[in-house]
Amino acid sequence: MAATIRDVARAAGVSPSTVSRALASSELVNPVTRERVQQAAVRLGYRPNRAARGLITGRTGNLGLIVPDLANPFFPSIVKGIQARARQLDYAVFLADSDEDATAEPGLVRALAKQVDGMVLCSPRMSETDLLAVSDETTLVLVNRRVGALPALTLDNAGGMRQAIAHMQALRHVRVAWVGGPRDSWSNRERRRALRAATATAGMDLVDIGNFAPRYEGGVAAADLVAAAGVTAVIAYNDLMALGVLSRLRARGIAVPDQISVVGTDDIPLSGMASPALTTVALPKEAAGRQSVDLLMSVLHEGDDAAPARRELPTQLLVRDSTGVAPPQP
Amino acid sequence: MAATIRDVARAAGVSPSTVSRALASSELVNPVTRERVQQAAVRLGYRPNRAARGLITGRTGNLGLIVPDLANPFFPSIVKGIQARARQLDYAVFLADSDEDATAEPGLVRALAKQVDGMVLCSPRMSETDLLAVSDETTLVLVNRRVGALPALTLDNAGGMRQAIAHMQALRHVRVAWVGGPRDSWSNRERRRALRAATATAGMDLVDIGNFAPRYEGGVAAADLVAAAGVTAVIAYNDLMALGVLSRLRARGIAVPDQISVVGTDDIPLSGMASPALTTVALPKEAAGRQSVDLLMSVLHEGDDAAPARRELPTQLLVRDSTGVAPPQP
DNA sequence: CGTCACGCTGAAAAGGATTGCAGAGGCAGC
DNA sequence: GCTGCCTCTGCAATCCTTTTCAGCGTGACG
Repeated sequence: MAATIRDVARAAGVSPSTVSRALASSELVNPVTRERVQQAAVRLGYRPNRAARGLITGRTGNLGLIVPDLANPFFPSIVKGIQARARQLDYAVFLADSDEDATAEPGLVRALAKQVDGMVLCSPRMSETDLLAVSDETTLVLVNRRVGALPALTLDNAGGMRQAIAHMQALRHVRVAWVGGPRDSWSNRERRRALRAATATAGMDLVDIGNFAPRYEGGVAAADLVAAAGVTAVIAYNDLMALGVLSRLRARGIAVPDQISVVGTDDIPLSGMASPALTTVALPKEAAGRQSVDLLMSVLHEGDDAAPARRELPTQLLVRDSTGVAPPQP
Repeated sequence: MAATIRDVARAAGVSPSTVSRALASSELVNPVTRERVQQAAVRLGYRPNRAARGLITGRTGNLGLIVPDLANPFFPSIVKGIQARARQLDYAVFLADSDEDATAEPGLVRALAKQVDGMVLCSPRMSETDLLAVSDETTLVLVNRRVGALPALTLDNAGGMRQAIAHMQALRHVRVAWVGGPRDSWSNRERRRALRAATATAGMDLVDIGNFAPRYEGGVAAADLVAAAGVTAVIAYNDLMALGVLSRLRARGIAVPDQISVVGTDDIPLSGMASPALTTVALPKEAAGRQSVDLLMSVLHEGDDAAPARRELPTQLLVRDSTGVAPPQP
């Protein structure tokens, strides 16, 4: 059906090898011939079969991407960034959504491994063991997680939490609740740890409400526990949960931020639209996507003899309307 | 590096052909041999190279997916559905986000065409000409659009609009505004047309506010025009826009639904979280994703001699808190 | 005049898998 | 014992592209 390199060769009156060289624009071919070949190629609408090329070059021109849940607005932003950068570099992107099922992820990696030059794993829930096991099936780059010596692009979770706590302290909050996300999530542990340290330094109390699903419903479920915890402020693992908390507190007639201040993490698009608009630790999501691709490329080109590829992006507290001065304590 | 069919053949003491047959579980191979081959395959962790297979079978086991904007929560839901169904069928999914750039889409299709068995185009903004032009590069299925005789999975836009208007009528609204999305969007035209017909039948006035970006900001921009249009209700092209309208009306102190009722379309996850919770025409997004894959498969298997593959999914008005009885008119 | 270098092109192999065809061996029937 | 059939397996071709290697013709130089 579609034109192959042979068709072009025939049309241009040369051999397939010459076509290949002419289109790779290597200087090994006579300019006149090259011109003729190129014209024949466009005339026939020839596009090289990347699979066949990959077979011999070993490079597919594809990359894989695994996210736990595309319905969480955090991920589409990252995917967009990855997608955009990959397109610039003429890479195509395989996307897989594991639906928050950690046990499915190794299978997804393996299924894609042969068809890609490398993969970006976004906050995989996979165990470290599984992760290291699949890491030699293909080149991996981790986003928002750090395991062993694997290349990783992280976000400054700790810095974000410190900013949030500094903000709380400035607003004279003393007792703060933490609404955790999935227990086995790396960034969840990271944020919790940073929060522990920051509150201790600031002489504040941190009340750990527990772990909840990283979704709106999880926040709703946590809200009543927050209300009962005797805190004047709450920090949630992510914005979806913070919005859930917000909604439930409102439903119960608890004023935000007058009675309780709420802080999220991620800065998903909805956060600014909520009322009150959510104060949140903004993560550079699209940038993270783009840079994870760049990181992957650098690992791919340098080989594995280079230093462990790591990059960390800064985070920034975005103060909006859901935080305010702590109410006077009884 | 990774095991090839030759390695398995050597390990099992047979020829590559036999390995191929044994793993395809064709009945042409001796059960004893098959067992031996299969064991060797798992022992070596053999996974066939799909690219190489595709080269000879002509089927890649991949499918392509193009969406205009992953940041619009409407699309991740569809992608999830497609993704899930594709995985069940052992297909891998290429994802491309055109970033609302219609002129980029033909290029994306062509870039992917050789690597996939077929593609799902989600509400492409591409012109009909371009669409028909690329339609013979690979098998296409359109989602939420209908062009020529191309296979298409649509949602009952008209039915949804009729339900919305019936709802408005029951609430004694007489004058309704329409906040349109992209002018060149098929579903936008479709909804507008249905709305025209339905309001005419119901003896209601329809005020066309104009076309806006299908995003939150678009709704914000439209809201003041809505407020000035002397209507008691407004229907927006999608939920994001409806939420933008909601937010701006609230900011201006216009009560929803007491003074103006607001209806969206899509039923994105946020809609239920807004306050007031948004009344909306719910579209079966994940189902649409799944069924678009099924449709693609049926086209792929039946060849193109069959009847034009079409399917339409029902929509359902979801009444929540943003609609109410029309205020008494002065 | 022979040799060499050089610039360009083509033949052929390689990459991994599938599949039509043929052959090998076993067994039954005559 | 020979023939024929049947079951299973291997050979070889094929898909499309890249890349190595060799060859061809020409001009220069010894």
